[in-house]
Amino acid sequence: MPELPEVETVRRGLAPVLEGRRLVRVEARRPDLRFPFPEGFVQRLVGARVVALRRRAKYLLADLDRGETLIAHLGMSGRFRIEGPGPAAPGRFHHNVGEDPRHDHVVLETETSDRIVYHDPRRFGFMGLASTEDLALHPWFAAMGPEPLSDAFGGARLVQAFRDRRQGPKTLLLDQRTVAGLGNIYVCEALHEARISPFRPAGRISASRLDVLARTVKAVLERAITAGGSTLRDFSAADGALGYFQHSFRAYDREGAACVNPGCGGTVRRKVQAGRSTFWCPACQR
DNA sequence: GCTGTAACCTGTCGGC
DNA sequence: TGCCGACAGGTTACAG
Repeated sequence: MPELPEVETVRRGLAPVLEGRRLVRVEARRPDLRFPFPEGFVQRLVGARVVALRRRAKYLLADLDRGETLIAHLGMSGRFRIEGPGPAAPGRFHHNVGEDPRHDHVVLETETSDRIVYHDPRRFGFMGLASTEDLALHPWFAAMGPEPLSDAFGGARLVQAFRDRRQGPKTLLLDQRTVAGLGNIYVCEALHEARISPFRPAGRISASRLDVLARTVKAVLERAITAGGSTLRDFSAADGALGYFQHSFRAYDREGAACVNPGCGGTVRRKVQAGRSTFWCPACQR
């Protein structure tokens, strides 16, 4: 899926066409995505005005003027596409080349005739509606860790979360309870840049190295957001623009390539860890 | 707790 | 060209 930088890129693309706008027509073309749509999904959205479009971890949150929030998660292959009201409106796409319309599952139409289309071939994404006031108590968020780019996340948080844990930092950073929003790419990247082995028992990594790791996580995410996220197979911003952070990968998807850490000279390797591909350099990641 | 595995679903790519 | 297996940015459940 899009990880945090990709979701943030999508949020920034959708905000101008959603914030302050009323939804005049909503279409759910099937009864479910990964989970069934909530009871009365379409009716609860039609007529509501979007007050703000926020992001929490990898979730998009559209606060409505009725006290509810539309929650959207893109799963692995979800994307939003904006179709403007006029033909060939600048920066707006009526069709993305090669996109199968059978995978257009949800359409939100605003009072200004912008159509926001949710497209998701694999349907690992999901949507829900919940009380805005109690959002933090919702099961999807209740156990979630801090935002990695917030002051609540730093070395101290990692020291606390890793204490006495024998699992590797890779697994623990992917656990959204530790810190929320990281996925496979950016965890591999941050560990590589911080020169920490994905396999080292987390409880045995010094506090000073965890401080470096936390700062590296923030730096990697910020660079990726600036680059507009990473475009692999099926991610693009809502306006169809492609991210280009994938050109900056240091470890992810670079099996067999030379390690780029200064003075290393090692080779990036790939290993399946907890069912996910881990890319790391055995020479310099300790 | 921890680990590994599988499931959800579709598309793509490489090998033969 | 066609078939088959491996793999993909996530999350969740389950068995041991």
